[in-house]
Amino acid sequence: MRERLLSSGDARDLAGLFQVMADPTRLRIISLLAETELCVCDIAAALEMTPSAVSHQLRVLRMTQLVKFRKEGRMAYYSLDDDHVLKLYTQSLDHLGHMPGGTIGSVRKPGGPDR
Amino acid sequence: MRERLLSSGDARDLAGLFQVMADPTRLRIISLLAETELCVCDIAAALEMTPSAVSHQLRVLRMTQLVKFRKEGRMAYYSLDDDHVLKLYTQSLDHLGHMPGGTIGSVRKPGGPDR
DNA sequence: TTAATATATGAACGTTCGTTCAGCTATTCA
DNA sequence: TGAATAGCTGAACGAACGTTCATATATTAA
Repeated sequence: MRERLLSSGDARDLAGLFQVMADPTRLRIISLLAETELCVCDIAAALEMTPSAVSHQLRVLRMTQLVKFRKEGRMAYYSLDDDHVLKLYTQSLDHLGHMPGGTIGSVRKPGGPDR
Repeated sequence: MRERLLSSGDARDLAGLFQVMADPTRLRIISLLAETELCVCDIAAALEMTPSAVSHQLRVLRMTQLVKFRKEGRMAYYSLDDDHVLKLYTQSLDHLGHMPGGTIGSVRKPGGPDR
């Protein structure tokens, strides 16, 4: 147990990482890019969203170095930047799987830990 | 690579988990509880925050089953609920360590991946 | 019972966030 | 050149979030 109280700065940085992951659209994009490299229009089509909305989210993922991209003609192909992202993503999926009935963010069973 | 496009529901649930982790105060609380069980007032003192503010955040962590607590007299002792939380936390710390200069959420080096 | 302590809770304020909409740049094809 | 395509960006609106403040509950001590 080597952990100690996080400094305010480190806590802010770490919160920034989780904040980027804390959006359904961005998580679905990551789930797509976990399989293969994709262009914006394919992602937009898969998510049934406008290319604009997807592009905004890709910008966030790009700025925080969770995804990288390469340009080929007028297309931009996106992929995960490194496998830390993938690890964090798959680990969180495991966590969700261990939650009884998927209790996070949705309706919880009565008589739970609160109240 | 067994991952596929996340459903809207799963993405929402997963985003909920990350959202809970995406707050500096809650992360600092987790960093404290990674060491030992603590009461609200000790956490408040360690973070130099009001017990009220801490209690609000503990409620969020409690509702999402990231921490558990036991009551002893008028004190409430909190601890991490299971080690999935700790794993996710330590893994994210690793990720931050691998970022050049802690680029997430803070000032980034010029000429980076954006723009 | 009264006072003090430890924690929990509800309302509200200011801030942050994700989407939509409109407009922009860059590239390709005729 | 002009039109069409792929993607990017800024403004703005509504929703969600974290803190503060005041108050409420529960436990202990006098």
